[in-house]
Amino acid sequence: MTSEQSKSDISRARILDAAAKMFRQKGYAATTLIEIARAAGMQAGSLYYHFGSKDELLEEVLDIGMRRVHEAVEESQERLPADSSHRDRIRAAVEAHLTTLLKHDDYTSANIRIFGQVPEEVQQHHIRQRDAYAELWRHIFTKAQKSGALSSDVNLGVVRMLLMGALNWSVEWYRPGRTSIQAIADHMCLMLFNGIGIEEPAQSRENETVT
Amino acid sequence: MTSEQSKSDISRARILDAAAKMFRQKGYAATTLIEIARAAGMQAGSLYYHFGSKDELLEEVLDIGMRRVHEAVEESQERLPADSSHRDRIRAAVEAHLTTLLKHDDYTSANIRIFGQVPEEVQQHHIRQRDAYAELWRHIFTKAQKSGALSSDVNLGVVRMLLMGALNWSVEWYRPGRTSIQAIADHMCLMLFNGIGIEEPAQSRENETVT
DNA sequence: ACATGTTTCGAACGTACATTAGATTTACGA
DNA sequence: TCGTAAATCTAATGTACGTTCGAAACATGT
Repeated sequence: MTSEQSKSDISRARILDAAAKMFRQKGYAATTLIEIARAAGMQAGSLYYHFGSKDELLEEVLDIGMRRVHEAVEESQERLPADSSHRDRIRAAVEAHLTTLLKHDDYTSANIRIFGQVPEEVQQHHIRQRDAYAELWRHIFTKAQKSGALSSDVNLGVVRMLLMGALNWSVEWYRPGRTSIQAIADHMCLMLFNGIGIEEPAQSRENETVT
Repeated sequence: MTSEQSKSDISRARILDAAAKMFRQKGYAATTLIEIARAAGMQAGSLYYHFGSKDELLEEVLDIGMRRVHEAVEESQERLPADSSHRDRIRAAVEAHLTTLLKHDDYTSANIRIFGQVPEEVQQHHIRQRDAYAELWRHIFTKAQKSGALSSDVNLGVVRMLLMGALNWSVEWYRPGRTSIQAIADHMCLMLFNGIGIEEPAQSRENETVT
């Protein structure tokens, strides 16, 4: 164990990378240890030197994914000037979340894509972690609303879930090269803060026929 | 075959219902034919009287799910008065999509949840159908933008994907009883058209007491 | 060069699953 | 009541997969 990175650490990382990538692509159940091992350059049996089971490997992938996006958003807030506006804070959080999701990070996108279909027992082990991340967002939004930057009539919980959905769903359609991540974040913030509807001054009521 | 519904049809429907429900819950690969059969009140082998393979069963579930939401949104548009505003048209589409997703329909939510992790060959068979649905939305949005109801500066494609994401993600968090489907649709439309940011005319900086 | 610990291999095991096919039961018209 | 077709059952088959374990290969300090 001379170098900083032992051989074991390197292999472990390769296995995790491969697992995250394939879990994201095909889901957990459909991904075989044989595939993961091949992608990591070894035999299936060798995985057990590093991980106790397929489930354990899954749990580590999920954990890393959630930790990364959590840390990214947290740091985005800490990096802001202390007197930043609430809009800027939310914008920074949106950018951090989206960038983590779409830039290299198979771990976070794997977590988002497969979590709902993972064995229930595994889900239980990660609920606390997910709640903590949700709490981070709740905090940002609540502060913004209390200070008057966000409308006080809206159900912030619903807004937050809609926002997270809009962002998370990007893993299903985003492909590098077409639209930039920044452009997506900008559109999201524009919608969130201002909407994209045009007020028609002549016909100021938009509420005939409510069905 | 006396009645309108032959026994075969009834069994077939029960199998499909069970399959949609479990695919939605656990994903495709993790769902076994034994479970589906049990939920449908029969033995695994009996499924093959109705379906040629597990894949074939999957494809029918996916097809039904997409067809239902497509028809729902289409009918929502046809039901509107001919002179309806573009906002009302979009609002009706949002409500139709969301209601289909969250009200009883395991087929549509199964489609949305598992499509990205289904065997690639199966995906190919449904791309056309998905494109057709996307086209329906694109049409609604394009008309609205051209007529001036939506800002002309925005990338409508991005907005549409963000919107679909916000709606689709609701299958991951919505639980009947808490927030009504209508409330979710209302919040979505509010965000889309007006946003929830507050303009602060007097004090254009909204940055006291941060942290 | 040797010895010891680390990492990977390779083959084998057990199991769970999709699928098949013949036997059995059910429904129903004659 | 009987006969036939529809629908389901039951048991068997093959296979793919997660997992195990002892042997082999590799690395490293002495």
